[in-house]
Amino acid sequence: MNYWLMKSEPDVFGIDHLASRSGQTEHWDGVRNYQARNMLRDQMRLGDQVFFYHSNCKVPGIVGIAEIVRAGYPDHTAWNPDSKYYDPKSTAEKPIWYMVDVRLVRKLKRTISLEELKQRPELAEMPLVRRGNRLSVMPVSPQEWEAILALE
DNA sequence: GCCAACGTTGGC
DNA sequence: GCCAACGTTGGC
Repeated sequence: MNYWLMKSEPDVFGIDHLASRSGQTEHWDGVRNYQARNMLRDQMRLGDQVFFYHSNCKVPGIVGIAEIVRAGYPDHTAWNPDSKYYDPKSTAEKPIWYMVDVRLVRKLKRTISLEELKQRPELAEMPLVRRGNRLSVMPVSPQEWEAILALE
């Protein structure tokens, strides 16, 4: 099993949106970065665990845990001209972009803030805390996963 | 709202 | 293939 961290803006799609979805499950669409795409498409497996991270908000940080319930498949929002994620270069025959389905496992008891994560020496290698990082999907090592959960 | 950092685009 | 211009991300 792998561990991941996925960023989302709470104003757009936050942990409470996921919680209110049918089956507390939703597709993770709109990833339009090749490095992140490769992870969605090639590496995420059923049952992988995900930290749900809120970005671009008052207190950025990890707010919950989700689980991959469907491995990578083509992101159909790329084919919809009305979608803000529309990409005419992607077709059903040759999809460029991929998504996964995630189900909420639980919300954390509290937000583990980015500020707090930055203070932990054992988390210093995470792309998340490194300057200028913009990856919206990133791997988390088992050690980092445990260290973060211990902060809760 | 600002702006640094980064990825992508496109002219050459 | 280089690289300047541009758009986006996301912390602050």
